[in-house]
This record gives sequence, C-alpha cells and structure tokens, in this order.
Amino acid sequence: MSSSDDDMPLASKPKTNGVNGASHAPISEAHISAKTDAALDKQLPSNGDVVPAVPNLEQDVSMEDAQHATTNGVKRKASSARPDFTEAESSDDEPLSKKQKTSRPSHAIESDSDDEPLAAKSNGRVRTISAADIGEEEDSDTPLTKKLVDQKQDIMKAAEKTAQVIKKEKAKEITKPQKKPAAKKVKKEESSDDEPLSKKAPPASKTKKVKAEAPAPTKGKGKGKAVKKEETEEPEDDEAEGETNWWDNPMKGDGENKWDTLQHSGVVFPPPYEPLPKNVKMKYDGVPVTLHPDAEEVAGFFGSMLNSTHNVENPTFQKNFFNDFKEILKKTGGAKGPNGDKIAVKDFSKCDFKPIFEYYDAQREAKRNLPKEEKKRLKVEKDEIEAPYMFCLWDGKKQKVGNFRVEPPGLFRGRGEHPKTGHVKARVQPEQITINIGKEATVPPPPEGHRWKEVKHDRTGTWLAMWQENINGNFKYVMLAANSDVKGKSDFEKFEKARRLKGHIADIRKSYRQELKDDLMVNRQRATAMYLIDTLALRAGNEKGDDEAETVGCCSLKYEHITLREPNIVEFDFLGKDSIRFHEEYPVDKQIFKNLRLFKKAPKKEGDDIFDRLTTTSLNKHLSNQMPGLTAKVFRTYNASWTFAQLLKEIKPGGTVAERVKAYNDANRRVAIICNHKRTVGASHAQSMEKMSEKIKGVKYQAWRVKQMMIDIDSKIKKKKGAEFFELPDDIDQEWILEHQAFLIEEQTNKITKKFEKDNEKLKAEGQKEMKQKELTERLGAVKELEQKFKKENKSKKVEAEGKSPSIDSLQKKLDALETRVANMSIQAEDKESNKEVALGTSKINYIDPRLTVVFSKKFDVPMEKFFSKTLREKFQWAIDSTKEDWDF
DNA sequence: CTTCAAGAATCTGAGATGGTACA
DNA sequence: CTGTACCATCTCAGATTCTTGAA
Repeated sequence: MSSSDDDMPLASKPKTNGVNGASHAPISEAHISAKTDAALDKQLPSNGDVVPAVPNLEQDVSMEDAQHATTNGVKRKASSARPDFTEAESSDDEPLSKKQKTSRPSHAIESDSDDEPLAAKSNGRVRTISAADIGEEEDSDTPLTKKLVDQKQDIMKAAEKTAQVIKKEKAKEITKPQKKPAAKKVKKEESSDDEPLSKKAPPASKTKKVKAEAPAPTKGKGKGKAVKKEETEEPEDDEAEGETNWWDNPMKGDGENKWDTLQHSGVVFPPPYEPLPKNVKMKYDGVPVTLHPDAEEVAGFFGSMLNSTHNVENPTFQKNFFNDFKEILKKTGGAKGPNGDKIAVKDFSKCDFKPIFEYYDAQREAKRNLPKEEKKRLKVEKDEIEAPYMFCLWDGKKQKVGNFRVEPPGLFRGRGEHPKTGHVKARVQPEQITINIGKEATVPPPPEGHRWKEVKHDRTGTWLAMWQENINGNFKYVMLAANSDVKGKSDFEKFEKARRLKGHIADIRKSYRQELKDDLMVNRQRATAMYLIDTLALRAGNEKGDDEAETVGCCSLKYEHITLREPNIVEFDFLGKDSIRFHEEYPVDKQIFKNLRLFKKAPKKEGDDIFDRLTTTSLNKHLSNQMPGLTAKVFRTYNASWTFAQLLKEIKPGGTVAERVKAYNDANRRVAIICNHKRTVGASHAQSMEKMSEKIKGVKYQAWRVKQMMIDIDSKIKKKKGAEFFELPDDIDQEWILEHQAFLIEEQTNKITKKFEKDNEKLKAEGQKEMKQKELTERLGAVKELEQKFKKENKSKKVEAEGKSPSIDSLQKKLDALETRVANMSIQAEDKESNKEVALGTSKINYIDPRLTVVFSKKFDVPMEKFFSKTLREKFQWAIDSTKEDWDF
C-alpha cells in the first residue's frame, strides 16, 4: 500500500493510559515528524503572530466579522445559529475549481417514490395523546383491561396465520447450515402452497423466483440459478446454502428495494396500567392522597424508580416530572384526601412516593422469589404469546425481529443534562403506529376498537412498524434483529467500505495535510477537522438543538472545548455522545496547533464554534469526493479495525489459552480507548478488587507452605533450589500471615457451623432428632487442629508436610497447580482493573471487523466462544462462515 | 445447593447521514 | 441555484435487567 507512516496514525497512539487520565502522545510520529512541518514553520511563524502567509485568511477572520456578523449572516434556525465570524464566504471560497466535482456519485438515487411516500411524509405531527384521551373516555378500568386481554386473543388469532407460515419456515430453515437435502425442498413447496396467504400473495418460493429474475441481468445470476435448481429440486447439490446464506454471494446487492415480500405480525403493546391497591398511596404533606388512575400511573413512574437516585435527584428530572404530574392531576380531578377533600399538590418536596416505591419493590422481590417452576411457566406463557411477533417473513425467509415490543410509558431518561429528562413518555396508541408490510401480506389487526395510523408498503425501508415519540418528536422503528440478513449484509458492507478506505487513506491524508495551509478558511477548517477525525477518532459532530443535551463532536467543537498550550499541546475537554466526557491532552502537528489557534482567535469567545465555516454535510460531501461513499464515521470504523488488526499481528503465538484471550482483550481495550467507550465504574469495584488480591495472596501463601513442606521432607532441597525459592512473596509479611490464618480459621468455623445448622434443619424437616451441640464441637475439632498447626508453624518457622505419603514429587505437582492458579488469578485481576471504566463491548459489536476475530480464533486455536457470545456469533455468522485463515483487513 | 457477581441480553436514547422542500 | 432546516432512517451507546456459572 502506502508508506508505512501513512498507514498508522492511530496504532501508534500510545493512548493506552488515557482512561487513567495520564496524558499521552496520541499523534503518530508520522504526523509530528512530517517534513512538511519545517516548511510550515517558514510560512507560519510559530509564535503568537498571525499567519502572515495567509493574509486573506487573516483578514477574513479578524475584520469582517465585526461588521458582518449580524448584518450579513445567513438566516438560520435560531436554536442552532452559528455566528458568522467571517464575511459570507460563498463569494471567495466557493468559486474554486476544486468545487467542480460537485457531481454526485453516480449511484445517486433516482427518486423512486414508489408507493405513497409523499402522502406518508405529508402527515403532520402525530397527535399526542393527551391525558384526557387516555383518561375519561376509557375510564372503566377493569373492562378496559379485559378488553385488552380479549384483543390480545384476537390479535393472536390473526397472527396465527403468519405464525403458521413462520413455523413452517422454521422447520426447514432452522437447520439451514446443515445440508438437509431433498425432503426439505419438497416441504418448502408444500408449505408455500397451503399457507394461508397464498391466495392473496405469491407464495414464498414463487416470490423468490421473481426476485431472482428481476436483478438477473446484473448480478442475480447465481441466485437465479440456485432457485431454478431448487424448483427442479436438486437435493444434494446444496443450493440451499447459496440460497440461505447471503454471504455466499455477497455481491448481489440490488439497489433501491430492500425486499419484495414482507409479512409480520406487527407489534406487542405493553400491558395496561394496573391501579395500585387501595392501601398504597403516595402522600402529600404527610397525608395519603387518592389519585385518578392516570395520575396515579404517573406518580408510579416516579415512585417505582426511587432507587435510581441518579435520576430522581436530578433537579431537571424532578421539575419536568412534577410539571407533567401536575398537568395530569389537573386533567383528572386532582388529588383527594382521606375524606374526599381536594388537596392541592403544589410542592414537589411535599410529595412522598415511598409507599409506591415500597409496593413496587415488594412486587419485584416477590417476583424474584417465585419458585423457579412458576418462573419457568410464566416465561413459557409469555414466549408463547410473543412467538408470532418474534419472527417475520422477509422475501419468504424467516427473520428475527428486533424490537417488536412497543416501548412502555414511563419517564424519559435523557442522558446528561438533557433539558427534557423526566418528562412523561406517553403510552403509544395504535393510532400512532404506522405498519410497513408487503402488499401481499395480511395486515396484522390493530387492537380491538383501534386502528393503525397507516399501513404502507414501502419496500425501500427495512422497518416493520414505526411511531413518533412524544418527548422530542423522534421516530421509533421496529426493525429486524442484528442476526438478520439485512442487518448482517449492511454490517458487512460497512466493514468493506472501511477496508476500501485503506486504499485511499494515503492520498486523503496527503491531501488534507496540504490543505491545512490552504488560503481559504473553509478548506483549512475542513482539513483540520479531518485531521482530528482521522487521528483522534472524533465523531462528525452535527449541530444540536436547544432542547437537547449540549454535547459535541468534531464539527461542533466550541471555543471552550480546546485549550492550546505551547508548543503543540492541545487539551480537549468536552462531552461527546451520551454526554460521555472526552478529556485528553495531545501533542499535535505544528500546523494543527497553529490552525486551532487561528480558529480560536478573537473575537471568538466561549460558546462559539471553532469550525464556524464547516458543517458535517460539507465535510461529508468533500469526503465522498475522495472516495465514493466515504463519510466521517467511516474513519472510526477504519481506524478501529485497522488498529485491531495491527495489534493482533503483534501477538506472538504460544502461551495458554487464557493468555491469548487476554492478549485479544488487551487489543480490544486499546480500540475501546481510542473510541472513548466508557462505562461507569461500579461502587463496589474497589472492594471487589481488594477481595481479589486477598484471594491471590491466600493462594500464594498456600504455595509458600507447600515449598516449606518440601524442606521438611528433604532438607537438602533448599540448596538445590536456592534460598530465594523458599522466601515469602514480596507482598506477604508475617503480620499478614497472622491475619490470614485467623481469617482461615474463622472461615472454617463458619463453614462447619453453617453446615451443622443446615444438617440439623434437614433432620428436623425429616422429623428426626437434631444433633447435639457436642457434635458441633466435635466437628470443630478440625479447626482446633488447624489452629494448633498454625501456631506450631509460626513458632518453629517450619511447615510439616501434609497428606498421605508426601513426596517431593507430589508436592511439586501441588505447587505447580497452585502457581498456575496464582497466575490465572493475577491475569484476571489485572484485566479487571484495567477494564474498570472501559467498555469493550461497543467496539467489539460495532467497530472491529469480526473477521479479524475469526482469523485470530483459527490461527491461535482459541474457540470462538471465548470472544463472541451466542448472540454475537449469530450476528457475525457471515464472518464466521466465510472467513479463511489468510484473510486480512 | 445457595449466593452473588460477571457477563449476556435487552432497552431505548443519541448520533450520523442523506434526501427534500423551501427560502 | 445554493445552502439550510427538517425529516426519515439507520447505526451506535451506555444503562438496566436477566441469566448463568463459579465459589
């Protein structure tokens, strides 16, 4: 490929310690030592002075904006307006010939507005369900509940059709990887014939044929052939594989439409609200108050999460909740005291939700303590009800649905300082839900007495149902699970795109380095941003509204988020996605430093955008010119996977499985750190760490004792092995030993006592006589012996060999076992510590090409299960099945 | 065999991206 | 025609809940 330094901006980041707050030198030597630097220095004086080499730029920045900031600004949405720091740029920036290439990539979509997209789009806001809607009309609670139960049955009946079809699919497809020949084929035909939908729709197999033929002119050939074979039934040849696994023919990506036929059972609604028992009430000013069920439900939202102090003690959360709560109180007749008198609920601090909390907590507890038989029964019951919704038929193939459950109402838990956190998230009504389904399919019936908002047949979408949520007006989609074909394919494409970037990265880097000195502000900002995205793995950073948490990414970095320190240190401190803090110090390329200083130059001040001439859209537009399909996020994928690949290559073969797994996890961790994937460290972490090291010391102590026993057996061994061998480990001293011995004795005592008590209970339960106290004393004799032994050892400084016929040999074996145990435990402990606030999962699931793991697993002979859980293996089945050992990212 | 924490699975909020209508 | 605001859809994220397996 390219020069090696071009290849590794991230891998050379010694960023491993980032989490611990130590500063590090993240920027690749390549960047820092780039010879361009010298040249740059000539053009751009290194000190406070203002980039004389780029007069235009200077002028641009310093002068204009005082005059034009207000007058010349383009109209912008108030909430996200960027102040103009320069004169409207369009005139001097854009005429550039560079711009010539605005032509869209050839694959630009020909607007195929297919079915009725416009109608759908023109729908106004979803009607939000007001309290009145939920309340007065449907007041009759019990009937409502019953109604819903009945509905459920109806739904199930309707869903049955789909379910039947799906079941059949299951029968034949569940075994897909195995090559079940002829019989399967036949069955398929049958099933499609007698499936209930056959009248309305082309049966599955037929559909497939259609699909296979349509794209045939291009690339559908393999598939078409396979289908044909299937039709003429060709058992063993195993077209089934070609048919069932898209990765056997991944190139057949057809364009616009995601499916030809689609049937599913819709969504599952959460159960209706069950009012609290009469004796459970929230208190206001110490008085239990009675609420309308709708208000009570809202009170319950808050009450049931009292243990989540993080939310419940957040003032914004309280305020938003309480406003909504008062609102619904107003609509439902307020709160009533014990005598039926009205009570004005005005003060949040006088509300006591504890009774509600205790009730729900007791419920949870009760549920937890249910006999496991009962638990199992309930689970089976639930599974049965949900079975029809769990899968859909996508082009005739059974696929798992991801989130078929409509989100239940509750309090919105916005992360960070979300202005809307705590607001009531309303119950979603069928009337808000749009169903997307094949024209040929049976539309799942809405709950009795309800209707869907709309039913559409949008083949360009991958979603099955959709609604709009009431807090932010966002859309929620029901889509397929991660192990489905669509998701898998798109995952595959994501990584392929990242791999393609490999071939362009050298050019891209060269180009943006050049542009770091560009005369045009836009270009210079863009290049600087690209550097940050490439080097620090920042996200693109779209603008956000006032009604969201104030988090940023690259393009939305603000003045106060970076601090510059001579000669070239940049300190980043900002909240990124999910309000996770990004706080790092980096030495950067000289030119970057200069640019950032320029972008922060007065009159810019706190709150102003650093990249005021840059938007994610323009950035991505530029990127896609450099490589079709390239966007900012691809860099994260690329750098994560590429880095991981390099790290894996550094791992030497050999060692135990545990060591290899650790090496893998270490690499994983490096990537997670690059991506700034964090988790909150649990309160119990330190304690559990302590416990662990105690345990390790315990085993070390055991090992030491065994060594002493060797001396006991063979006094000459001391010379043979060397005195050092028999010394106490560094972290163990006499004091500790005494403590530990006491601990061991106590532990033994407890254990024996407990056992004794239990045995007695058992005897009692069986109606037999309990053992006497004397028995216990007798049993505790063992402890006494132990105590004596320790005493003796402490005194004599010798350890008598234990066990029957102890020999040096047997002791050595024992010692070996103990030492491997120590080693394993130490590895575990290290792992845990370095892991405490890094979340490995996100990068493993989303950024690291799974094929790397597959190759590693094969080369190092470590079972996949060590790296991928069951779901992950399903999600990455395409990689597991199709990756050869010599594959490289 | 019970307990409890680690790890897996689920949930749903937060971003990225690209299209479209419109000024 | 150009740049935005808004919409729509999909990926990615940490917290929460559930399960499991080791002590």
